[in-house]
Amino acid sequence: MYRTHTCGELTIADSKKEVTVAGWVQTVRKLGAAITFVDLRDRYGITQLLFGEGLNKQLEENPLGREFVVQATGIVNERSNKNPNLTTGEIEIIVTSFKILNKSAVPPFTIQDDTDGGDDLRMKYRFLDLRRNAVKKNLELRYAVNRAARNYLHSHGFMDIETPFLIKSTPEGARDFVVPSRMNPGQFYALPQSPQTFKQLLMVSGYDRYYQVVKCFRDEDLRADRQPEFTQIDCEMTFVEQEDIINMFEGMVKSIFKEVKNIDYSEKVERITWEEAMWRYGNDKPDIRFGMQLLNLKKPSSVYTGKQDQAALINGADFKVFDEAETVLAIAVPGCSEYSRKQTDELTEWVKRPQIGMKGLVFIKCNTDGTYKSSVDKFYTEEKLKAIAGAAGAKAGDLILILAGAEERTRKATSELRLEMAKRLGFRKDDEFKLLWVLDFPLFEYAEDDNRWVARHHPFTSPKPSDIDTMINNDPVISNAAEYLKHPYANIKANAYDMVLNGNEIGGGSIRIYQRELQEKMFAALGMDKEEQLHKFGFLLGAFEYGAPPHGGIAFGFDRLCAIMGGSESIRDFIAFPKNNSGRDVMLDAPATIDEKQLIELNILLRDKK
RNA sequence: GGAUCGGUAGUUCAGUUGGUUAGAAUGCCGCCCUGUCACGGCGGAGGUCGCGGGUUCGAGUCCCGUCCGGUCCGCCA
Repeated sequence: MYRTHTCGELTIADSKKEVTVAGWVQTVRKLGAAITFVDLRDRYGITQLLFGEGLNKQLEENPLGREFVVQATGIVNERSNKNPNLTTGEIEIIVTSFKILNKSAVPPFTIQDDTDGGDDLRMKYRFLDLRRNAVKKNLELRYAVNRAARNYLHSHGFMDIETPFLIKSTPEGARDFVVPSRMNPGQFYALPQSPQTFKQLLMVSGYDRYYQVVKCFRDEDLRADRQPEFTQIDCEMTFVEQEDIINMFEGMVKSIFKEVKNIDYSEKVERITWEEAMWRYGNDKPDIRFGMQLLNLKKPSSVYTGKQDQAALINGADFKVFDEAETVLAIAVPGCSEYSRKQTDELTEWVKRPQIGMKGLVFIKCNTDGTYKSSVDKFYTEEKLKAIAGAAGAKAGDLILILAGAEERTRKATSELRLEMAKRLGFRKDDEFKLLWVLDFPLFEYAEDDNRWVARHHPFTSPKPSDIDTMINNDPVISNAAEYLKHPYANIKANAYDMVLNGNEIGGGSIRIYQRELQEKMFAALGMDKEEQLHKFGFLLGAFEYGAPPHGGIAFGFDRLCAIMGGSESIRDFIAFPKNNSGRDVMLDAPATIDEKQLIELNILLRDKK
C-alpha cells in the first residue's frame, strides 16, 4: 500500500496515529544538522513532514529535491508552531521512514500559486503547470460545472446520447476540420462544428430530451476565449416553444450557480430584444452590470428613450463632423469630469487605434460646479451642452464621450468604449454575475460579397410563427442590392435566443424548422439549389417527411461558462491541454508533418504552399 | 489576411542619448543554521541579448527581413 492518507486530510484528531503519505516535494527547509521540514504535496493538499535526527544519515545519502516523489511513514503530531494558512497546518508527520519513489529534474519554473513561469513555458510543460493550485482549482471548477449541469439535466429527464465525430463536411458557417479516409481514397470526413443535425434527428426519433457535453471543432482563428476544439453543453427538446426552452435552461444555469458557487440567482433573468440591445448597448451581448447606455444623438427613437427628438441638440451648429456623420453616439461616464488633457488625449488615441478605427473623440465635461466644458465649445453653447448632457442622463461629475461616423462602425466603437471605460472604472467585477436573454434576432443577414442572405444563427432556425408566411410567400432573391433592407426577408425575426453572462454569449439556440417545405425555402434563401440541398442535407429533409415533431434547443459554451464563473477572460486555464494562439499544442508540438508512408496510404499528394 | 506589444541568466524582468567587464530578483550548487512554513545567513556558478543582414569607430539599444509568443480586427452559420 502506497498510502493510508492523502496530504490534505490529516487533522489534530489523527494525532499519534501512524500514517503513510505519498506525494511530491514542494519545499525542503533544512534547519541545521538535526531538523528538516519537507512540504509534501498531492492533489488534496500539503502536509508537513518532520525529519528528525535519526534520519540525518539517510537524508544525506538520499537528498530530496523539488518535485521528487516521496513516500513517508510516521506519527501524526500536533505542531508546536501552527500554520493557519494550511488546512493541515495544525499537524505534522514525524517521519520514521521514507522512500524516494522517483527523482525529479529541476523543474523549469516554480510549482507555486504565483509561479515564475510565463505562459509559453507553462504550456510546454503543461503536466507541471497542472500541478499548480491555480490551474487545479480551475479544472475542479470545470468538473463541478459539468456535474451540476448533468445533475440538472438528468433530473429533468434528459438523456445523454453520443453522436459521431467523423461526419460530412457541410461548409455553411465555420471552416471544417477535415480527416482523410484511408478506405475511401480521395474522400474526407469532417469533424462536427456542433452535433446540430444529429440532435434534430434524435428528436425525429422520439428521444424528446437529449443532452451531451460534447467536443466541437471549428477551423477558425483563435482568441483568448476561442479554441479550435471546445466543449458545448448541447441540448434539444421536443414539443417546446421558446418560453419552454428559456424556462428550462434559465433553471439549469441558476442551478449551476447554486451548486458550484452557492449563489442564489433568484431574480428572473432579464430579457431584451436584439433590436433594443443594439440600440441601448450597440452590442448583441451587452454587459448589463452597469449603465452607460448609448444615446443616439442623430437618429433618436422615442420607442427606447421615451424622450424627445435629440437630433435638434446637435443640428444647426455648423459642426461638420456631427452634421455629416451617419450616426452620433454618446455615453455618460460616471465621475470622470476631472479627466486631464493627458487622459482625454489618451482616450482619443484609444478610439483611433486600428481595431476601433474612429477618427476622433468628442467629450463634454459635466463639472461638479454645474458648468460644462467640451472639446466642441466653438460650436455648442453651454445651454446646448447641458441639453445633450441631460439627454444622455449625465450627472454633475460625469464625462460624456461622443463618437461620430458610419453607423455600424460607430455603434461597435461606442460599445467597445463603453466596455473599456467600465473596465477601467472597475464596473466589471469578476465576482458579480448578471444573466440576460437576448431575443428576436433577425433570421437573415445580408452578405454583401455574394449579394445573398445568410442565416444569422444557423439554417435550421425557424422564423417567428408570425413571419412564416412572409418567408414562404416571398422570393428571397435580392434584386436591388442597395436596398436590401427593404426586402421582406430583412425584417423576418428568428425564433432564437441567446443567453448572455456579463457581456459574453454563453449559450444560444432556437426553435427549429421541422417541415420540409420551410427548410427547403430556408436553404433556397441561402442560395442553395435543390441539388446542393439534397447533397448536403438530404438526410435531414428526408427525415422531416417521417413525422418530425416540433422541437428546439440550445447549446452552451462550456469552456467559456467555466472561465467566466472562475473570473477569467481566457478559457485556456480551464482546459487541461489547450492550444496556443496559432492552434498549436506546444507540448506535443502538434500539428506536425506525417510520414510519406501515411500519405501514400491516404492517397494524399501534398502541394507547395502558395 | 491585417494591427499591435513582447523575445536579455534555468525563470520573471531592468538595461538611460548607441560607448568600459550586460544587472536585479528568484531558481540552482556549496557551507552554516534545532521550529521552519515565501525560513534565514554567507559564498558560487550561470548570457550566441530569438535568428539573419545592414548603418556605425562602436549595436542588447537604430534600420530591414525573418521566426516564436501574447492581445485584438477580419473570420468564428
